[in-house]
Amino acid sequence: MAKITIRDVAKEAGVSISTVSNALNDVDVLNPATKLHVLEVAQRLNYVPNLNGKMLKSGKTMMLGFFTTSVSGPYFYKLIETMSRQCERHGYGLNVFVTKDKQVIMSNILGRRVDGVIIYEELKIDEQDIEVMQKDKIKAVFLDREFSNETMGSVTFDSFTAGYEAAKYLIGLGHKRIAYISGVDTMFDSVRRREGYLAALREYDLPIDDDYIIQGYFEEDSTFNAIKAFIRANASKLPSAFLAGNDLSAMGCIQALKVHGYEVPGDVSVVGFDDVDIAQYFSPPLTTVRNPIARQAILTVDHLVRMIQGKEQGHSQTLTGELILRGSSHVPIN
Amino acid sequence: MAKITIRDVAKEAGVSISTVSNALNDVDVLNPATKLHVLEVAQRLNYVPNLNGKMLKSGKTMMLGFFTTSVSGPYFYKLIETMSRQCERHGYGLNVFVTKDKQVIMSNILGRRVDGVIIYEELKIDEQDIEVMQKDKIKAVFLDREFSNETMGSVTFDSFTAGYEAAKYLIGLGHKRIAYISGVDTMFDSVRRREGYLAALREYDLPIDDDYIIQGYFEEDSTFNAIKAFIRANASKLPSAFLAGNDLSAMGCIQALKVHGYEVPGDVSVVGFDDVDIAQYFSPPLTTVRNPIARQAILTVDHLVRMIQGKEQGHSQTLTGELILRGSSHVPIN
DNA sequence: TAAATTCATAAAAACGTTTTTATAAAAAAG
DNA sequence: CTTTTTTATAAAAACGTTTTTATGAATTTA
Repeated sequence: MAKITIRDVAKEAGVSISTVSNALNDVDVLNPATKLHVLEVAQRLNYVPNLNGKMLKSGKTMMLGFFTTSVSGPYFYKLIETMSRQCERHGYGLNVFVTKDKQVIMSNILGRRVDGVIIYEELKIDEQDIEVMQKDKIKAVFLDREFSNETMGSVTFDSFTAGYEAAKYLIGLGHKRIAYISGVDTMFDSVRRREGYLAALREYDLPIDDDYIIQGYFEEDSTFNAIKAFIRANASKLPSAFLAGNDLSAMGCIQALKVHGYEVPGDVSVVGFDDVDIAQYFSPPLTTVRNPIARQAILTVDHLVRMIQGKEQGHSQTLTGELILRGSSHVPIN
Repeated sequence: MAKITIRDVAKEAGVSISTVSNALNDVDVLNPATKLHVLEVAQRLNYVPNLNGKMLKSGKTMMLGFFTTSVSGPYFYKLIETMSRQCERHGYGLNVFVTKDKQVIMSNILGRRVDGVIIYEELKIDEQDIEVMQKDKIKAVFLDREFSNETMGSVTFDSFTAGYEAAKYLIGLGHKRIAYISGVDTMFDSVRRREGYLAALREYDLPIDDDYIIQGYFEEDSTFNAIKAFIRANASKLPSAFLAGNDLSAMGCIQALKVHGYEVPGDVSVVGFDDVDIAQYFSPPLTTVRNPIARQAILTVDHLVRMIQGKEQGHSQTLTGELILRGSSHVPIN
C-alpha cells in the first residue's frame, strides 16, 4: 500500500480534496460536522501531509538553514543548540549544513530549500555571491562578518575590543612579554582579536615581536603541538603570558606548558576567549573573555524570522564580551 | 523580478521546458548544439532549479535527517561533523533536528522531509511509532538502541562491556570502593555502563552500595555540583575511585574533588567514557574507554544510504570500546 | 414569490519540476 | 519513390498540496 495522500482521504470521506484541505488547515468555511468527519477519516487512515507538496504550493519550507564550515568545539554546539531551540519556538526547523563546498551552499540557498539562512562560513561567500542572493531577496544573517542591507543582517561579536581588553588586563597585571595564539587568518574572530591585542601593545609602548604570534588553529591538539614547538624554539625568551584566541587553544596551551614543567598561573599566565561551558572546570579554571553565544543565537534567529515575516529590515548587531577572572592568570614572577 | 524558473529559460532559449530539463539533467537525447544553447541561456539568466519542485516530482529530497534531543558535548559534535561529511560524500545533506517534541519528529519523518532518518532520541520513539514508520517503509538507523527489521537498522556502542571492563580495570588496580556517576535513566548508554559496572562488582564479590551510584546528568556542571554534595554527605566513607558515565562527568568530578582538596589520581582515581577530543588535554589527562564515535557516524550514514538505495536490508551493528590509560587513575593509597 | 445574498462544497488552477507520450522532420530501408 | 525507422523536440501528465473560482442549495430581502 502506497503512501496515503489527501486524495485517499477525500475519497474515503466522500468529499472533495479542497474540503479535506480546508478541514485539516482549520479554514473556517466548513460545516462543523463535515470537518469533524473528515478529520476522523484522516486520523483513521493515519494521514500525514506530504511536506514537499505543501512546500511547493506555499513557497515556504518552515526551515532555516545554518551554513558552516565546522561544528567542532563548544562554541558551535552552544550556538546550534540555542538556535535550534529558538527556531522551534517560532515554528521553524533548523537545517545544519556543514560543508566547504560553495556550490552546495548556493544551490541550497537559491534553490529555496530553506526560508532563510544563517551563515558562518569564514568569508568564502564573497561580495558577488551576496549580490546574487540579494537579487533573489534571500533573507540572511551573517555571524562571521558585519553586513546589512534590506534583507540581510548580521549578529557579530566585538572581537577587537575583546582582544584589546584582555591584553590590557594582562598588561595591567605587569606582563610585558605577551604572546598571542592565533587561528587561521580566514577566521574573522581570530584576526580581530589579534588586532585588539596589537592595539593594546602599541598603546602601552610594548615591543611587538612577530615570533610571539603563534599559529594554533583554534583547537586543543593543534595548539598543544604548536606551543610545544614554540617552547622548544623560544626557551630563552619565553613570554610571561599567553593570550589564546579561544578557550580551546588556551587549554591546549596550558597542557603543553605543564608538560614542559611550567606552572599556570605560577610561571606563566594564560587567558582565553569565549568562556565555553568547560572553561570553569578546567585546571586551572580559565580566565577568559565571555562571548555571549546563546544571546547571539537568539538574536540571530529572531532577526531572521522577523525579516522573513517582513516585519523588519536587515541590520547589524554587535555583542560585547565580558572579562571573567579565574585561576589561569596572575601577576608575572619577575 | 520574480524568481527565474525553467519556464523562463525555455522561453528565452526558444525551446520547450522538457528540452530545458533534459539539457540540465544531461539526458542524452538532445542535439548537442541545442543543449549547449540551453545551458548557456540558463547560465546567463542565473537559473537555479527550485528544489521543492524537484523533490515533489522525484520523491527524493537528498537529505538525511538526524533527530536528537541534544547536541551538547563533544560526543555530539564529533558525531554530527562526521555524519555530515559522510553525507556529503554520498551526495546527501544532513538535516539536524534538535527537539523533544515527538509530533515534530514524526511529521517530519512521515511527511517525507528527508529520505532517511537517524535517531538518537533516548527511547521516546516507542514500539508503536516504529510500527507506523515500518508501514511507510521509512529507512532509519537507531543510535540509541539495538533494533532491526527490513528497512531499519542500528549502530550502537557496547556500553555494557565498556562499563564492565572499566570497573574490572579499577578492581585490578586494587580499588574496593568504586562509585558510579550516572546520567539520567532514559539514557541507554548510562544505564548499560552502570549494569556493566555492577556486573564487575558482583563478579569480584565487592559490596554494592546504593549511595555509590550518583546522579550527574552527563555534564560538567551538574556533575560538579552532584559530586560536591556527595563529598559533603560521604566524607567518612569516600570511594577510592569514581567511574564516571562519560568524560564530561569525569571532568566535573575531578574539578569537584580538587576543590575539596583531593588529588587525582593521588588520593582518588577517576575513569571516564568516550575519549572525547579534550580528554587527553585535561589535567590530569583522562583514563577513559574510547568510544569510536567517528566510526559510528560513518557506519550509520553508509548503512542508511545503502538501505535507501535498496542495496541492503536493515541490520544492527555493535561497536566496542578500548580502554585508554592516562593520568587520572592509579592504585589506591590505602 | 422573485431576486439577491449567503453558505457549503466541488472543481479547477497553480506551484516548478521530471517523465511519459505525441509529433514532425530527417534518414534509412525496401 | 513510398514506407519504415530514427532523431529531435514539443506537448501533456504527474507529483501532493493550497487557493481561487464555480456551482448549486438554502436563506434572506424586497
